[in-house]
Amino acid sequence: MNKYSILNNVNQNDFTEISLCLSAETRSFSKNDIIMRQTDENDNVGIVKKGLICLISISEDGEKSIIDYYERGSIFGKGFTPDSCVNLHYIIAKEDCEVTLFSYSRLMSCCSNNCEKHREIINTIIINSFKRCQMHIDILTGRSIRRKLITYFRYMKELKGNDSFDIPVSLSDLADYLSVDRSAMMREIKKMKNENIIIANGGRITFSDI
Amino acid sequence: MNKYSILNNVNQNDFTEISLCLSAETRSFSKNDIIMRQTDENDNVGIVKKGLICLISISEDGEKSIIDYYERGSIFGKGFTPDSCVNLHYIIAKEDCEVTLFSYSRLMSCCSNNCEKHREIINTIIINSFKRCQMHIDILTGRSIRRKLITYFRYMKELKGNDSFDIPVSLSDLADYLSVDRSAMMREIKKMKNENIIIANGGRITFSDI
DNA sequence: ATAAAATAGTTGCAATTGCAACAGACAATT
DNA sequence: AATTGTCTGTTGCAATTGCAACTATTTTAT
Repeated sequence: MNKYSILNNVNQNDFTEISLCLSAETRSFSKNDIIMRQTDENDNVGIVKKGLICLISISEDGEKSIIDYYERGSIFGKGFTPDSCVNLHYIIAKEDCEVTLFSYSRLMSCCSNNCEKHREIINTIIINSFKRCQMHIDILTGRSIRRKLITYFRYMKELKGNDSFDIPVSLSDLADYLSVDRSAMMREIKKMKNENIIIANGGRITFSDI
Repeated sequence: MNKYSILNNVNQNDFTEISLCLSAETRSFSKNDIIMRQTDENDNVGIVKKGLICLISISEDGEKSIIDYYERGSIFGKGFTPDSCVNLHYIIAKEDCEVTLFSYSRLMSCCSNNCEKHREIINTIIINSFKRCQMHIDILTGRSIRRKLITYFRYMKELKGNDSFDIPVSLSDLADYLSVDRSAMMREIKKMKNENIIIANGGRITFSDI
């Protein structure tokens, strides 16, 4: 759970109320299931109740990137996924998951009726998604693998509120999130360990940052 | 003007109405003026009426990146700028500009009063900004300079609705937007010209794409 | 009108990164 | 229990990219 979590920023009663209003449906997915495809006709969005989900992008030369990953409380799906794009996008379950699904357009229009709470929730959702997107840009603009790692680690520190944290995804997937070669990233992590910039045990990182 | 322009997607009367409601103020800036700093106390946002504006980021090792650029109709400022970040952000005028300024929080709360139009406008604004953000990620995840250029050119084609288009910023600034070295980018553009993938005359590009 | 600054374009060389190909550890499947 | 697959960790080598340095051209400022 992190500060971008809807389940953190919206109280449980409001969440239940809006779920009913939107006739939301909770579904389970197994590890490696494709939850959504770009070509899907529906405009579903989902909130992660349990598990880990990734939005991945495949370029025409087959390079995979992770555009974002979603932990408990994150929202994903149509409207939160690039549409006019050059690359193919999929949302896949990295672990067995539980997801609350509902319609994006209903989420966005429901609130024209009468319910002020829903507007607040929509704002929270969109702003949070936007901030996460900007965080990713901040990371990707780093000109070297080391800079990308450091920027990522700084954000993780802030998100988790601690110098020590677990990277939520595998190191392979982290490389795809940073858009760099995995082995080159491992090499850089090793260097940073040797220079005492970080302590790293697999995906457990301690970054004191000067 | 592009498809993300507010001045395209919202009619002039509504825009005037909401401007009054928000006591918006129109100001001019000269080329190279810093329009906003991250450290500014106010929560101003602006809509570009005339000119070109860039959101730039400076990392601790002095690397400059362009996070986004804003042409007529684009919205920028607090709420559309990374806040919790590692890098310093500035909004600067790349040309002499005219900008309509108003408060972000007033924009976001004004509509709790009574006006449904405003709610639509807010949605349009946020969704458009979000889509642009996602476009940038789509570009930055490219693993080579060529892939970044091709992805950027594809988006430009779609945005401008034409195989031929002018890059809105200088080639120097494009390199900063793609987060690559300028001379390396020039080298790659030259190669792509030689391979007849693009026609390039300075910032005028023709990209037929297969 | 002239000087200064910014942009475009180029290139050699060095550093970084990506690629390929491993091995070992761990998890999942049959 | 054995096998398959995924993830971590490593390394040599090649390709790409960044850096520095320079010229030419255009734009801006004095």
